[in-house]
Amino acid sequence: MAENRRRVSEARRFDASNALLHWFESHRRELPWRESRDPYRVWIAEVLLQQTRVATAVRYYDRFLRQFPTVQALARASEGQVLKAWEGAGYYGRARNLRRAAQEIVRRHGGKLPQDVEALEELPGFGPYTAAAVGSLAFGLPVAALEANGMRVLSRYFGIRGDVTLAPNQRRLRSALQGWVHQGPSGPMNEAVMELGETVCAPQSPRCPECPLERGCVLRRERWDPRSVPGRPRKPPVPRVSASIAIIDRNGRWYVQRRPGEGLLGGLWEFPGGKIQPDESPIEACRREVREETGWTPTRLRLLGTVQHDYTHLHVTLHVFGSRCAASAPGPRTGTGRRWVDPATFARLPIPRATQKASQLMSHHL
DNA sequence: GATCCGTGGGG
DNA sequence: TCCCCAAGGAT
Repeated sequence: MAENRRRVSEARRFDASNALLHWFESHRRELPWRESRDPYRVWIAEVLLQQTRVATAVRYYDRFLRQFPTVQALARASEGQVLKAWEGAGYYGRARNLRRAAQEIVRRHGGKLPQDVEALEELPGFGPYTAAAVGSLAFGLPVAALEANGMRVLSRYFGIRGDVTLAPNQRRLRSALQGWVHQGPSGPMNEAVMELGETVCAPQSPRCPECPLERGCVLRRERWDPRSVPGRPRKPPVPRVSASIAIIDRNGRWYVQRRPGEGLLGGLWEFPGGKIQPDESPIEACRREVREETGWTPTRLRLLGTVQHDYTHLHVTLHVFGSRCAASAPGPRTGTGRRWVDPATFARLPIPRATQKASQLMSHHL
C-alpha cells in the first residue's frame, strides 16, 4: 500500500541502525554460539534455532558439536546417530538435511562452507534466512537475514500493517532490513535485530521504554496495539485424535519399528499402533493396528495408561497397552526397521517424545 | 501460495 | 484449557 511506503520513508529520518548497534553492544547476551564465528558452528546454531527457542537450542548446541566437531565428522555419521543427537528437538528433517549438506560440502566444496549466499542456498536445509545468516555472521557478507523477530521489529518500527507473510510485505521488510545492514557490520546488525525482537520487542507485551528504537517507531507514535502488528492469518482449531499403541515385551525386550525416512518423525523409532476408528474401542484398535503392521495378533493386552501429546496441528490421546509375547511364540516379524531391543539398545535409538512418554508407563509396570 | 514438519514455554 | 509463538525449509 502507498500508506505503508510513506511510513517507511518517514521513519528513516531517525538513525535507527546506529541506535540499534549501540544498544546491542551493551545488551548482547552471552550465548554458546556467540563464542565463535567459525562457519560450521554458526551453521549448526542457525539450524538448531529454526522455529526453536534459544533456551532449547542451548541444550543441544554444545552436545551436538562435541559429538560432531567438524563438517567431516557430521558427514561420516549415520543418520541414526544424527537423529539421536537431535532427539526431542523436533523438525527432524533439519537433522537429516544437516547430514546431507555436510556430505555435499565435503564432496563439492572441499569440506568448507561456500562463502556466497547463492551456493549456500543450494545446500539442503539452507533457505533464504539460513544462507543470509551464515553469510553475514560467519563471512561478513552484506545480506539481510530476515526471520520472525526481524519481521516483528521492522513491521512495528515502520508501521507495516497487514499480513507479514504476504509477498509484498515480505519484500518491504527485507528491503528495510537490507537498508540497515548497509549502515553497519552485517553480522552484528542482523543479530541486533533478532536480539531486540526477542528481549524487548516481544510479541504480546513489548517493553517499549527500554527500546533504543522507540523514538522512530510508528507503532509507538501512533499508539497501535502491539498485538495487532505484525498481522498474521488466523489458525484453524487443532483437531483431536485418539490412537492406540502396543508395547510388546518378550524376555525383557521390546518390539520397535522405524518410521519411513521422510515426513512426520521420519527415521525415528516407535511402537506399533495407530488411530482409533470411529466405532472401535481402544483395545480393538490396538489389536487391529498391531496385526496390520506386524502380522502378529497380540494377546493379553492390558491398558497401562494414556498419554497426551500435542503436535502443532494435532492433539493426540495415546492409549498405551502392554502385551506379553511368549518366548516360544513367533511374535511380530523382524527385518529392516523392525527389531526387538533391550532397554540399553532402546535408549540408543532416536525416539519421538510421545513414544518416550509411553515407554515410561511400561517401565513403571516392571 | 498453501501445507507439512515437533516441541516447549508463556499468557 | 486454550491459544500463541518460535533465529524456516521443503514440496
